[in-house]
Amino acid sequence: MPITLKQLAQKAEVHPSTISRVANNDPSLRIAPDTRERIEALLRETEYRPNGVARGLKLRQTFVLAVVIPDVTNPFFAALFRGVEDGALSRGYNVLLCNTDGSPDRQRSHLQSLHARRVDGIILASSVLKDPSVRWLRHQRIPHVLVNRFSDEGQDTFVGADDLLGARVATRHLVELGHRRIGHLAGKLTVSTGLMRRRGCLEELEARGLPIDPALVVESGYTEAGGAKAAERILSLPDRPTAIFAVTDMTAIGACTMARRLGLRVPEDLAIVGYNDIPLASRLVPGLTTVRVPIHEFGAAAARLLIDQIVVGDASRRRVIFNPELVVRGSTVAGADDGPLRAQHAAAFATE
Amino acid sequence: MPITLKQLAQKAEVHPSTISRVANNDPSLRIAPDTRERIEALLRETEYRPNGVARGLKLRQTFVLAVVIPDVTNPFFAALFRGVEDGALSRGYNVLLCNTDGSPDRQRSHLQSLHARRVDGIILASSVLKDPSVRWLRHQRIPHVLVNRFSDEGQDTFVGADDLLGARVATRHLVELGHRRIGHLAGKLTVSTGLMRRRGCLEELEARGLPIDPALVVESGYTEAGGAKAAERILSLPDRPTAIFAVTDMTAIGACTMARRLGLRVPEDLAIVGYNDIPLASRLVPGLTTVRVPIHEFGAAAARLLIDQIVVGDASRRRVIFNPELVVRGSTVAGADDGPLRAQHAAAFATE
DNA sequence: TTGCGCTGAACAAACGATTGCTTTATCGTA
DNA sequence: TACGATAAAGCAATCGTTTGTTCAGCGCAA
Repeated sequence: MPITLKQLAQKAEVHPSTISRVANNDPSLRIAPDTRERIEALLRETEYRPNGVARGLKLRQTFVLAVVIPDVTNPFFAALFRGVEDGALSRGYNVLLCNTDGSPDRQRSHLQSLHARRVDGIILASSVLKDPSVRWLRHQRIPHVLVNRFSDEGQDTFVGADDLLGARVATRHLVELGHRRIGHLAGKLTVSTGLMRRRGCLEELEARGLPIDPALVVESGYTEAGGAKAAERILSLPDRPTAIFAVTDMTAIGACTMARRLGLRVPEDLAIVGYNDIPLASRLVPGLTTVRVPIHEFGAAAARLLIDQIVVGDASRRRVIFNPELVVRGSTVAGADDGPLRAQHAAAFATE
Repeated sequence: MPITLKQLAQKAEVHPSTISRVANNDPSLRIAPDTRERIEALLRETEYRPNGVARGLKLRQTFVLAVVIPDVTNPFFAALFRGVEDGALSRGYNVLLCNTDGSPDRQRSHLQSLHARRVDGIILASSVLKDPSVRWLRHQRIPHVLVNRFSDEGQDTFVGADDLLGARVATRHLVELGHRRIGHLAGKLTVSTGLMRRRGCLEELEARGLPIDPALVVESGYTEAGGAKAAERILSLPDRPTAIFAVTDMTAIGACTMARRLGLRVPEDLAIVGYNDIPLASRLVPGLTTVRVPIHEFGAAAARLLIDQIVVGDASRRRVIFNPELVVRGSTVAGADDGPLRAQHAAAFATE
């Protein structure tokens, strides 16, 4: 068992509180230089580290954050987590990771357990619109930040990208390539990303004077399998689209696979655009045209906002919105892959 | 602030300990049926959850585990983490995640911080041979399990695959395809996976009566960039190999990219085998032939072993070794990709 | 009536650290 | 000589639970 303050106090023949004051550099009380030195030496040689649990009880602060996401094996969320950890570590926080697999029940039970553990704050990337769990967080006054997806507009501190704009840029790209029948795999309309990207897509079509065919807009969920299934539906239509904008890269990948199974060539017969620019997107053949968002930055910014919220103790809602950026690859423009791929490898070498 | 035992006690006009006994179903003391019922009703309506920090202090157990890995954005470690979480959650544990980026210093500092937080146990997937951090864990008697990589043979509870066998199988595959000059990207020889897979590779070559050219065996590290760099070295030799066995899939991917940059076709000019079968491996074009290990199972088994170690309190070392399995794809056999890919998609549909 | 056994619940001591408030020296000064 | 200021360190309460021990009250038998 690690050494305690009381044991140290016995060794040094002083009161535990004195040790605590030296260890914490307590400015409210001065310590005689010689005892201070004696105690500091003792602290060093015993490698004393205060019991974090006891400390947490007394200080009512655990220096633990939690990240709640659907699934860390999805590269998007893995990158997000790294951002959070990188942002939190320098401020002395460790980070718990909870996967919900998209289940509201699992999310709720995770949140309750985290609350019972008295984590200092929660970063939630799995919320749906009007999420009861999010309202519960607000009601319990648990410091929290929503990432990527918001729940009730403007009610919580939020970090994300401008999904409306990103969807418009993606759709515009397809329109400018000459596509007139454009399908959309819309995720879920109970999720802000699904709703906003769909809205952006439709707005852009309308702005360009293109007709909107409701049959070409289908909910797909966010999994690869969901994307494939949804793509199958709209690609089996008598008048199938020549392009698809998918709500995420994973959904787009499902669509790509399905297109191939149906004997369609990408991009010649079907152009596909994804969203997020996960690492996998540039690896596919052809590369996936997509909307890049700064995933790692999402996490780091969320951690910063959360910790600010914790230390200041205010519940003022803040919003950090990044600008998305179109990345053109071979899934929309044949031959577009060469340039970017080379550049990427050069960068990889440079960092080693 | 959440309600405390003391506040509940006031409401119910009983002593806090009585509430605690009801909440915990304490068998050591019997409670009158009517008070029990009264208190249980109160517990339900206030949604009382004991303060985990206070509980942790008193019980000397936090129900928190930690996973220490190089980088969760590496799909191998993301899958590993999921395994751990899935194994731990059902037993009431939450899991902290720490990324080391392969730095021994970061690893050490994480470990110390975790110890100060009194996590109940640590799963370490980033250890090197003769790792001082691992010895420190042993010395502090911190329950721990090493995963995938071991440190000092047999000294710690370990979950992994038979790397020697896996490497032999991979090498045998190349030999049976007729390759006689086989290169090996060996990771790092300070890491058990690097050492064992290299040994397996060389043993198999020797068993098959093939000459071993030391110039064809180079340390590559475990990154994609490292794999590319190492591949460049052996592919620039006057008498270059016709096949490469890489210590991991990521390393193999780097080698693939480098091969293409050097104008070599895979598999016609250069066959490549990786290790682990990360999800990405089946997505590449051509698909990557690799040695599959049950990554998720690694994590789940590690969590089980760790929790057993914690609850029983014994430090008996156990070893769980899974059998690796060769997966043949297009990076060694032209045209091998069709079958497996179709099968995979069928499975994906089935699960939705 | 005294005393014993039993039930049901209160008491109190931890767990290990933090921190406002005393207390004890020590010294300077009136 | 005495008194107050000040420096240095001890005291003790507290954070919220858990749990071994004690205690009050009651019924019953001697």
